[in-house]
Amino acid sequence: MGDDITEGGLPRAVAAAWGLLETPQRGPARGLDHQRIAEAGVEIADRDGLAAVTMASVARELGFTTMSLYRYVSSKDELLRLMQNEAVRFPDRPDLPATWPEGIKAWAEVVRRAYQARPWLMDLPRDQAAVLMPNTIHAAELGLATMAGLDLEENEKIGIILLISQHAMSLVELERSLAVEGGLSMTPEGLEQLRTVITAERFPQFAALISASGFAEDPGGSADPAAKDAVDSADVEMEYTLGLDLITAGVDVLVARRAAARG
Amino acid sequence: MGDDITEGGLPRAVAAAWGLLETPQRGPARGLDHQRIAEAGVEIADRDGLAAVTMASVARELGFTTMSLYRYVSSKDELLRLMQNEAVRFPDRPDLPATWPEGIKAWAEVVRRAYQARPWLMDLPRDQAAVLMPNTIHAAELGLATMAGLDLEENEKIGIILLISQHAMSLVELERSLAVEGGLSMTPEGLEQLRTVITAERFPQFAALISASGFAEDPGGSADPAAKDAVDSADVEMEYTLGLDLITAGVDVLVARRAAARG
DNA sequence: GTTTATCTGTGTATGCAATACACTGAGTAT
DNA sequence: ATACTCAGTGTATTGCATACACAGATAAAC
Repeated sequence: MGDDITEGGLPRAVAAAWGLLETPQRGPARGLDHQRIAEAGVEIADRDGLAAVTMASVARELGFTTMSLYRYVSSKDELLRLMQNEAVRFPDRPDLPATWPEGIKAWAEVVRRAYQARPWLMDLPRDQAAVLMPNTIHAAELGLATMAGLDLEENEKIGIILLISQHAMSLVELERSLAVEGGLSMTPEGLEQLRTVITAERFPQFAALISASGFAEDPGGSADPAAKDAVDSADVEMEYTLGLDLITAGVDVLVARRAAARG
Repeated sequence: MGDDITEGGLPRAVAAAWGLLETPQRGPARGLDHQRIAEAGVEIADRDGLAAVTMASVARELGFTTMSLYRYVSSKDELLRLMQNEAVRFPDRPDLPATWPEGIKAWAEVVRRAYQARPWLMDLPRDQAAVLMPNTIHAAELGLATMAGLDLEENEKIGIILLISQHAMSLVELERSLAVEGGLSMTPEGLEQLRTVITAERFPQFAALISASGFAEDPGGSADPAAKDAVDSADVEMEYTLGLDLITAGVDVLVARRAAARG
């Protein structure tokens, strides 16, 4: 029936995205294709959020009935996978610096912007097939290209790509938490309540953090909410840059160690 | 009504987990509490998977009716948040080495094992409130403690914690992809199909990877499936260690640079 | 001690979303 | 021509979250 895996062993969404699914020959011409369906889904998610993406809404967007979509995708899950691939499309030739580490940092920035532009990407079910999708491969390819000059194993480079993209995503996630009301940016009362339970005795390390940052500044203090938000935002930026710097510095150390070992 | 946010401005799950929700005084005694509900949910997720966690199944597990849960949690989402907190419980005193970088690596290992033990944690909706939950704070506290000797800003340490835990999670995720049929471990036919589209011309960097690793070794080659799986597994282990090493090396560089600057 | 407001647990009902199934008519291969 | 097959549709089912209103219990107010 609506099996999720091709006879070839590939997840259906992967095969579809690569154009590996043979199209039927006998019947009437098809009115849709995977591409248009994925685009419609992305459009709805961009406009109204991921929750608004239903089989019915996507079909309506395309002027077809709900069930017609099942001629193309075997489940909503497959639709979401196709949307993911569609949504992470990189510029074909993004003009990244060819030098290390500028190249990889620029690459990271593109990844980061992709998540910023479509936060719903982070709400998609974690997909074991995502790494095989065309645009994921393409993005990785571009990242690898910025490391062409580095004397590392290929799978080490892959590891670095993975680490960096993961980092970019998690910082966008954090950024978003700060922006949402009820997330980390809460009312003074909320902070006050937390301070009663996150005490210096129970969390000694955190005590330092609390006094160092504006995490729970004196209640009724002089800082207005706008200023607090600005601080938070700068913090995220700092964390992002820090992580990137740590990773690239680590890579430099690794490369140098290898070179020294080789003599 | 079923608002997700307390009057105090805290997400309800956060307030509940910290015991900040005042319990009603008037009526009959309550038969349940947040703790037991969260535990029941975790038990079901462990046993039958996250999809099996429904308001009905959790209630049944506790011997109550579905609707009774709504006296304690305002939505399923809140239940999931409580489950997350319950599931990431660290040992109270995990006996981590007090030295750098052994301490943080041991900490990372604990985080990693937590995800390995409960893969469904990675399928939970990304939660902006997770960072405020008691057990998250506790885990971070322990991580920070391993860095007590490092001369870094507190929020820099937080950034490192974030980076490392994220890394651990993503590698468990990758590990899981390899294990699942239809994920990355596919049939020879699947690999063969992919090789027809991931060509050296379109993806020059990947070409090197393909020849270097067993990603798409000669079809009908000598390697049996078991051997291939072993390679994949070792690869993940390598990626995990690599990422950790990169980060710690980067931190060392940062610390050294600071020390030098201070003279 | 009675009264009253409040709270618990429950049963019922609603609405939404995914999706199985069977049908109609269109088009292609033989 | 004819038979096979496939596209798009309508209908029906199912699972699940959750709104709502009720009955009995209980602590606070008088």
